[in-house]
Amino acid sequence: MPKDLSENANWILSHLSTADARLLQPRLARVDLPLRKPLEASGRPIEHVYFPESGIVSVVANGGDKRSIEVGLIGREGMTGLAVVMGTDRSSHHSYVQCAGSALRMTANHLREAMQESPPLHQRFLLYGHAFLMQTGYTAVANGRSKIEERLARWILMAHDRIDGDALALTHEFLATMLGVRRPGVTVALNLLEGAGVIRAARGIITIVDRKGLEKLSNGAYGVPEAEFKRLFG
Amino acid sequence: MPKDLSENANWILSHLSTADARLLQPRLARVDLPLRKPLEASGRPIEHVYFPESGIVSVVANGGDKRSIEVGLIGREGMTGLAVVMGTDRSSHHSYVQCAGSALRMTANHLREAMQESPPLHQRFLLYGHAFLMQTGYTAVANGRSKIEERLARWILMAHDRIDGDALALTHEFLATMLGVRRPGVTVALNLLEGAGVIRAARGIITIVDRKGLEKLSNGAYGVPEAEFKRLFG
DNA sequence: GAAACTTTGTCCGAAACCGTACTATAGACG
DNA sequence: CGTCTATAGTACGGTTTCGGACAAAGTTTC
Repeated sequence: MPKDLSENANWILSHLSTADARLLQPRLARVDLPLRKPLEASGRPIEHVYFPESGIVSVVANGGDKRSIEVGLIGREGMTGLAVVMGTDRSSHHSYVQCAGSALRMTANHLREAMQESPPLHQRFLLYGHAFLMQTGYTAVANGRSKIEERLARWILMAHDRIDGDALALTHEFLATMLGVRRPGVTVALNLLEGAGVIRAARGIITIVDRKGLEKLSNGAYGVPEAEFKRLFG
Repeated sequence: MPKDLSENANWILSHLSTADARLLQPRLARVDLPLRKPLEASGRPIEHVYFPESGIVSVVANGGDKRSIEVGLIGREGMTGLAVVMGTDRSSHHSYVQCAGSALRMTANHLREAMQESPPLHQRFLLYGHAFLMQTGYTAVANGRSKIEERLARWILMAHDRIDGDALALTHEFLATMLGVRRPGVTVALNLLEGAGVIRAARGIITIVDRKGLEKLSNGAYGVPEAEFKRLFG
């Protein structure tokens, strides 16, 4: 369906060998990613894997009652369905669309066939899997060691990396769920960041004004896995 | 060096096909895992991968100053060096021995050769990688949502899964570093667990008395990735 | 324009945890 | 046996976050 993968907005798809591109292209279909659409459900077989062209997907670990919390973000730099890449059909994480956009997708079975046919392709997906594992590890660090405003700064920066422009459409409630904190806690932290002049906040919209400043305010919570990603993918 | 992999204490090595076992066996050497020995360093190429037969390895994300925190535990159920399995030569995590023991190890290069020669072997390592990713995700959940005594209960249970017997040789200081909390916080939490009758604590030694009780006190922080592991490896 | 709804701002007391410092105890070692 | 050292227990004030409630402001609907 999609024309030329080498010019696709998704970073994994855009740097494939011509052979691998030919392998995937006929199996890929472009779909919308409407807000809150679930892409994977904990414990259920994964039907499709998605390569976002725009928008952001949240990966959430379901810790029972009200204990779920985000463990990773996926945008146009990556793909969903890592469990399939790792050789199983499901994971104990949920994935759903956090910021609307679009993606190319294929069935999990087609992905399995393609990986079997092309080890270099599998290798490329695995390399992204490594990057995602690093991201998850540093989410654990941030959750254990950083204050709300620092974690918020980290989240906003990670989201900023994955969108066009500087505006994020998000409510405090949503962010509170992602970070696993109280909603008023997010309100206060956002006001603090706005007071520092690094973002502007309107109803339902956060605008990044000063990226460097945000990084400073994240106090080290942002950066390590991003550097690792750059090392791996250039 | 090791005699018969099918009877090895390491769960990954003990269930290989005879072909895969033959492939690995000549490259494996048994080594001690002395307390605090570093097995991987952040940003440095991984030289050896280790398949623990006993003992526990901590994987730690290095969040700068005093911000490092444990993101995962590896024992006889798994292996170190996942970055190599994923196709790169290093990670931004540290790994070091938390409880002394022994392991079979091989060079990263030999591992790469073996994986190239036997896709099913690679597949098996990847499946463990998936399990480890789940573990890391739930570490992020625990760090964000659980109280110290709940995280401590989780840690003790995870360690208990990986040792023989019921005694752990650990100081409060060590546990505090792993969990990323104050040392007196660990003291208080341990006393709470001992008061509940689920452990006994002596100087430098924690003994598990009531596993079921510990699981209850972990308040949901323990169990999900362990169930996923059982599903994958039976 | 009024009503209904969503989102955001603010407040309260309480709980969890921190940083730091100091004391107590058990084991190692001379 | 007494000293030294690592480990563990305790205390105190201060910070962060919580849970819950409520009010203010923007948006949609009728």
